[in-house]
Amino acid sequence: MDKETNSRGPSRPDKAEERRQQIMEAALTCFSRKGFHRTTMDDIVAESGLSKGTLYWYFEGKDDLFMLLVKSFFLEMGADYEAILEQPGSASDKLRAIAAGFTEMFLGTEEFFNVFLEFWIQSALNEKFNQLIVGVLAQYRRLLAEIIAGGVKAGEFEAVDSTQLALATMAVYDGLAFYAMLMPDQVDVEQAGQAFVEVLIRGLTAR
Amino acid sequence: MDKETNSRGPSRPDKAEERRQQIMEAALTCFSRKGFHRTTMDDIVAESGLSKGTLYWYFEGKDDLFMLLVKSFFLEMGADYEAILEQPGSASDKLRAIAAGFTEMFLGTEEFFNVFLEFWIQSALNEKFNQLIVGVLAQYRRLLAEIIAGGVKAGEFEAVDSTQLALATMAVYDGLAFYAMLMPDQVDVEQAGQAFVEVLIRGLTAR
Amino acid sequence: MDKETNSRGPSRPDKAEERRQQIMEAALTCFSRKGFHRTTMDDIVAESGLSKGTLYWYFEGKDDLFMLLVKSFFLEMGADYEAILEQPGSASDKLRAIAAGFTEMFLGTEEFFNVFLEFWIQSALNEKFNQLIVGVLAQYRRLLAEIIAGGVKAGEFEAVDSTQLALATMAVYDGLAFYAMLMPDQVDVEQAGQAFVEVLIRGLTAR
Amino acid sequence: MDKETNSRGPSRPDKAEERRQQIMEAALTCFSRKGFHRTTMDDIVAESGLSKGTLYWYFEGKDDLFMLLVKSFFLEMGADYEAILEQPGSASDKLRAIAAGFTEMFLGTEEFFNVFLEFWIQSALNEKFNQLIVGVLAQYRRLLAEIIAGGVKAGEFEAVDSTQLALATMAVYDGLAFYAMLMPDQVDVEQAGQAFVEVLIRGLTAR
DNA sequence: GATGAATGAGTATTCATTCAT
DNA sequence: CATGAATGAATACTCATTCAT
Repeated sequence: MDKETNSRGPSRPDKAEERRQQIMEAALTCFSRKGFHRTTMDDIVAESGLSKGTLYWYFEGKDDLFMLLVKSFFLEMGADYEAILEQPGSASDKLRAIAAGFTEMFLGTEEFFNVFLEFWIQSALNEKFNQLIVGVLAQYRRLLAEIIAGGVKAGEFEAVDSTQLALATMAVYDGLAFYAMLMPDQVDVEQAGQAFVEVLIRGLTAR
Repeated sequence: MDKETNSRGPSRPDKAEERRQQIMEAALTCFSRKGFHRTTMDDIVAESGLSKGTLYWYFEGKDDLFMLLVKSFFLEMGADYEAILEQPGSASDKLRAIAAGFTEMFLGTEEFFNVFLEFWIQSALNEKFNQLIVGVLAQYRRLLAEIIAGGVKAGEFEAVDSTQLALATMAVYDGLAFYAMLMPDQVDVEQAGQAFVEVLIRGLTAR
Repeated sequence: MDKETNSRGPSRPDKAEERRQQIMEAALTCFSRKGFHRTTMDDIVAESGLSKGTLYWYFEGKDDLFMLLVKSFFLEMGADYEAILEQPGSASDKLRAIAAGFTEMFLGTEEFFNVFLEFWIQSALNEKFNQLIVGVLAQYRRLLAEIIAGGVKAGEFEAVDSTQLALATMAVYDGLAFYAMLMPDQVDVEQAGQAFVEVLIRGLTAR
Repeated sequence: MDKETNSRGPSRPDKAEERRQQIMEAALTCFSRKGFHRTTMDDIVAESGLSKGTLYWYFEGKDDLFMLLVKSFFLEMGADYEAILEQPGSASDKLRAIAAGFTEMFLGTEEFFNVFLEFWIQSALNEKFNQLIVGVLAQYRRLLAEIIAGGVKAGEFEAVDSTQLALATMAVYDGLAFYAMLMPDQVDVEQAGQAFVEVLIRGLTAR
C-alpha cells in the first residue's frame, strides 16, 4: 500500500509538513526584518498568505514557532559539521575545514543571522529555548574538542586543554558572526576567520 | 556668604545626576532580571521607588534609558582598557593583560551581561543603538590591532594581519561571555580565555 | 441548497456593517455626552458592550471613528437636501423648504449637534476632517446658489451675488444651531429661521 | 519718594497685570496653533518664557486661563459695539456699521478665531464657560434687537420679530467666521457680509 | 483543516497640577 | 514671587491567543 492509496487523511500526508515550512519561512523573513519581539503574528499571517487560525493549528504560539524554526536550522547545520569530522585528514585540516564550513554557513544565512542571535539571547531567560541552545553548543564543543584532542594524541599538536580551547574556538566564530551583523562593512568574516585559524594552528602545532 | 549656605538654587547641583544613576540602576536590575522587552516601565518605577513621571523627566523613554545605561557602562569599561595599553611590557604581556582584564570585567558584571548582549542584538535593528556599539567596538579593535602590530614591528610576533586578528581576538571574549551567560555551569570564562591567549601568543611568537 | 442555508462563509454578510453601526451609535452617544476629547475609548467600549479589540478591528482609531461617524451623518443629510432642489416651485418656495428642512434636521439631531460642531472645529486642525467638511459645505453652497441664481434668472429675484448670499444664508442656519446648542432656552431655531427667511425673501424679491 | 524706594511690594503694582498679559498672549498663540486640548501647559511655558509655577501663580489652571483669555477678548470687543450704537444715524446705517464692525473685528483676529470657536464649543459642556458665552451673546442680541426695533418704531423698517431677527443676524456673522476659518480660500467674509446686510436692509425697509 | 472576528490584559507615554526650595 | 522637579492618574492603542462557524 503506497502513500497515494492511503484511504484516510490528506492525499499527500506531508502537506502538513509543507504548510509548516511555509509558515516557518514566513516567520524567518519577518523575524529577520523586525526582530522577534517587534514581529506580530499578523505580520507572519500577511507574509505567509495563510490565516491566523492556520498558524495556531500548526504551532502552539509565537514562542513555539520561534523555537521550532531555530531547531530546524540547527538540525541542518549539525549534519554538515558531522560530515567534516568523518572526512580523513590531519587535525589541522579539520580545523581549517571547520573554519571554512562556518564561513560558508554564515555567508549563506547572513540575512537571517540576527534571528538566531536573538533566539540565543532570549534563551538566557527561557528554559525551553535554553535547552535547545545548550544541547547544540555542547555537541559542537565535543566535536571540536575531539578534533583537538585527536591532534594532541597523534603528536600533531602540543598538549592543551582541548575542551577549553574548543570553546574558545567556537566563540570566535559566533563572535565574528555577531560583529558582522552589527557592522557588515567593517567585518570580513572569511578573512578574520582565516587569520585566526592559521594562528591557532600555528600555536597548537608541536615544534 | 559662600555657596554652601546660599539659600537659593539647587542645594546639590548634581542631585539630578544622582537621580539619573538611581533610575539607571533600577533599570539595570530589571532588564537583567527579565530582559529589555519583557521589562515594563512600571517594573522600573517599582524598583526605583520613584514615580512614572520622574522617569520620563530624566529619560526620554525606555529606549533612551536603555541606551544611556549601556553607554555609561561602556564609558567606564573603556577607561580600564586604555590603562592597559599605557602599561609598559611586551606585546604578549599586553595581550595577557587584555585577557585578564576582560575576564575580570566579565566576572564583575556577569549578572548584567545579558543586558548588554540584548542591547547589541537590538542594535542590529536600531540605528542609534548601532552607532554606539559600532563606535565602541571600533575603538577596541584599534587598540588590540595596535598591540599586535606593535609586537610584529618589534620582531616579537610573526607578520600577521593585525586588524583581522584583533577582531577575531575580541570575538573570542565576547563569544565566551555569551556562552557563559547561556551555560554558566559548563563555561569557565577564565580558563577558556587563558587557554586561548596562550595558544594565541604561541601562534604569534616569532621562532 | 440556497445561500441562506449555506453553512460556510459569513451567514449574514452585512453583519460587519451592523457592528460598525453599533459602534458608531455608541460613539455618538458618548461624544454627545462628554465631547470628543473627553470621551475615552473605554467609554465607547462600555457603551457599545463590545470589547476594545473589536473597536479597533472595525475602526483605525478614535479619529477614524469620529470621521466615519460624521461622514455617515452627512451622507444621510445630503440626500434630503438634494430632494428639495428636485421639487417644483418658485425660488422662494425652495428657500422656505431649505429653511424648513434645516429646522427639521436640527430638531431631529439636536442632542447630537455638539458632536458635529466639535468635528467642524477640529477640522480646522485636521486635514482629513477638513476635506470632508469643506466638500460638504461646498456642495450646499452650490445648491443654494443655484436656487438664488435661478430666482434671479426667472425675474423672481433682484440681481444679487448668489454665491455670497448662499454662503450667508447657510451661515444663518449653522450659526443658529450653534446658539441653540449653547442656550437651548433662549433660542428657538424654528422661529428665528422663519423670521430670517421671510426677510430674506422679501429683500430678494423684485418689486 | 519715587517708585524705586518703595519699601514693600512690587515697585510697579501692575507688573502682575503685565505678567498676566504675557501669559495670555502666549496661551493665545499656542491655542491658536494647536487647539486648546492639544496645547499643553508646557507649550505655554515655553512660549511665554516663564516657569510652570508662575503660570499657576497667576491662573488657577488651564481652563481658567482659557476662560480669562476669552473673557478679556470679549471685553475689548464689547466696547467697540457699544460705540456703534451710540453713533447717530438711521437703523440701516447702524446695521451696516455692525456688519462693517464685525468684518473688521474678524479680519483683525482671524488667526485666533479658532480659539474662540473652540471655547464656544467647549462651553456646551462646561458650565462656567457657558455662562460667559451666553452673557455675551445675550448682550449682543439685545443690542441688535434694539437697533431693529428702533427702525421699526421709526417707521424705517417693516414690523418684524426683532429679537428673532437679531439672533439670525448675529448667526450670519458667526457662521461666516466659522466658514472662513475652515476654508479661508473660498470665503470672503467682507463680501458675504455686505451681500447679506444689503438684502437684509432691503427686506426690512418699509415700502 | 481553515478562517478571521472577537477578546481584554497589557504598555509606553502624556500632562495638569503640586510644592519644597 | 519664581522655579522646576516630582507626581500618578489617565489614555490610546497593541497583539497573542481563542473559538464559533
